[in-house]
Amino acid sequence: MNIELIIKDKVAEAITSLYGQSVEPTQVQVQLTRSEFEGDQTVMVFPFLKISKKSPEITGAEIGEYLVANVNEVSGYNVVKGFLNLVIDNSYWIDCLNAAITTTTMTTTVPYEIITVPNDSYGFVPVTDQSELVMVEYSSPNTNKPLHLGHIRNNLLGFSLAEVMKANGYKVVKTNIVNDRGVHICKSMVAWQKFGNGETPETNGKKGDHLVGEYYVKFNEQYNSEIAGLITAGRGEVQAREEAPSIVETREMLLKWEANDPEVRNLWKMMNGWVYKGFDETYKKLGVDFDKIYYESDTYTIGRDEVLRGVKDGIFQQESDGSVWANFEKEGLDKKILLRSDGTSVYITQDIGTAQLRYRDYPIDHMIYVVGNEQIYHFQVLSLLLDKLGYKWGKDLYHFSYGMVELPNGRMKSREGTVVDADDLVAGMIEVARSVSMELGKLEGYTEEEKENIYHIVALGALKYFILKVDPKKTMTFNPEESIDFNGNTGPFIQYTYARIRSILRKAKETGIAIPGRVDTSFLNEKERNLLKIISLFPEVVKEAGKAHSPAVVANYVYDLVKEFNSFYHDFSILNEPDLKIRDFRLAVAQTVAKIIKNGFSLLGIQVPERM
RNA sequence: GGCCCUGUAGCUUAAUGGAUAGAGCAUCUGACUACGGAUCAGAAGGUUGGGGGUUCGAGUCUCUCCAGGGUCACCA
Repeated sequence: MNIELIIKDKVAEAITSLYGQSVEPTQVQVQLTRSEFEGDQTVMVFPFLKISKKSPEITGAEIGEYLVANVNEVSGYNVVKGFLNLVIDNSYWIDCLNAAITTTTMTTTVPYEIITVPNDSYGFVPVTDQSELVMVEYSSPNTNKPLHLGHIRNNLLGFSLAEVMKANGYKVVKTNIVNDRGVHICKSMVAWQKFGNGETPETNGKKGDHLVGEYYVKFNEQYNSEIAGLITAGRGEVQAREEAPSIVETREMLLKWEANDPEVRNLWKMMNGWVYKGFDETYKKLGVDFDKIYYESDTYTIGRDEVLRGVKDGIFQQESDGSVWANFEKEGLDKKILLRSDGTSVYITQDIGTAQLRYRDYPIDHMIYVVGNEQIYHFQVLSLLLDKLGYKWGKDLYHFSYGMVELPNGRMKSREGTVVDADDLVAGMIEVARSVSMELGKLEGYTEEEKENIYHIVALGALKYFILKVDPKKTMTFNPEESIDFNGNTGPFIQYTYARIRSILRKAKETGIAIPGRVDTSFLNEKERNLLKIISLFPEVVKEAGKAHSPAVVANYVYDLVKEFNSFYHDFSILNEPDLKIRDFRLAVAQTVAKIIKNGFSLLGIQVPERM
């Protein structure tokens, strides 16, 4: 049982026994004792002064006496101001370490020839038939341009969040809604027809999503020059935007598309096919995946039907021009358009259809949308819309919103060409990993394939860790150079620590030293004690990350652990330690730290290398 | 303008309402016949944007002002 819960329980018991008034264990505030004070766990006594009617010092001492006398795990106490610091018995910390490194099925009793039985699920709650199902939607790209840095934050957060929820005992379905239809797609199609000369990814070797993206850019160039021409010819800007031939053509194409025109549909299928192939490559490189993909082209009609049902039921209003609106002025929001006057769907319409289809496909208990914070308003509206349409889950949808990614020199702007392409970025990171590795010459003797694999692991580790360690809701600055720094609070630094520990363990094995699966010693110095405290925290950290929906909690924890371990590791010569009990204890600690790094990084979707 | 989010060291950032605001980068000082130095030990660097309030206690909650960003489309 977790030490914090034990203390809360027992403090409540102590107060009842000492002062005759009952207190809920949840009202007891417990935290880790700061390192400059003696003790391991600290209880706040301020809230109980009204009950005890005594000074903080006396109240703390009385509770402390009671705990030492009645709780096995508590071996001592001291009171500083209103803080009751409790000393936890070494046996508790040793038990924590054993829980992390062994399974209970261990049978051997020989202390120094034990085969390691790793507890790979340390900190993770198992998924059972009774587990609730969480659907996590993330990525959700448009098929008119390739993925960029913003999408990377989305994909990494979405994937990691799904892993964190799994570790918290939820069944998880990762899903992606591909915005494969609409005006923007038609723009690329129009441009390709006009300028393409029939080129395809097969004929020119370009990645499909990039090729389509180029035509989207070409469309905008053409469109803008047409607008400029019309303005020169004396039209107003608004009128020019409406009347430019390209946009007229695009609107016609969208109508044809919705009318299932075979020629338009074939073009659409072909170009989207290119894009999907390109996206798959990028997803694979990033190491993210999905259990179920929905396409807007399959869901928008369902959404439209739902909106029309809403009109029939009097929930929404249809204007004389045919457009349909929802009025949320009562809820403090604006009027929102649901269908255009020509009957076509807008963005939010398909979200209604997608939601309905998903709840039909899966017994969803919780729905999480990983979408940027510029769409907070959109999801408020969606929640209300679904609620009005009578879906009880409408109110419960959770919009996991995250901030934008900026560059050191400012925001990414497609107009200014400062967008960082996802594929270029990953390729660049791999290049840096390669050159740094070659300079250090640590990978000599490995095949080219092994080396490439390590460069990829390190490059992605750098990128992912840099992005995931930051609080998701904050706008973050991505510095490509700093992210791949191999020192400090970075992914590669943590990966390096893992590789070093694996190296120790390999060496131990080579020299015939068995790594203990279970330790039994009361020897603990301050550093070891600190490390064990951090190790014992991991399950709580995973739980907190699930509750806070934040991979950053895990990332920052792993870094703390690694920092503490490096200090420990540097001071002790583990394999040369003459006292076998101490040596084995330290080996067990090293092994456990490696395991937590591995488990923690798996929650972030980051791989750890055996060597680097 | 209405609503929402953010503001912490030169830079990137951490901190369930708790003790002296914690790291990394950069800067400076030390430690390499090294279980992997891609390391470690240490120094310096802060009025947590400003001001009021609640509280035994505020970076955190509240009000207000300032700065930055988002959003309020028959775009997605």
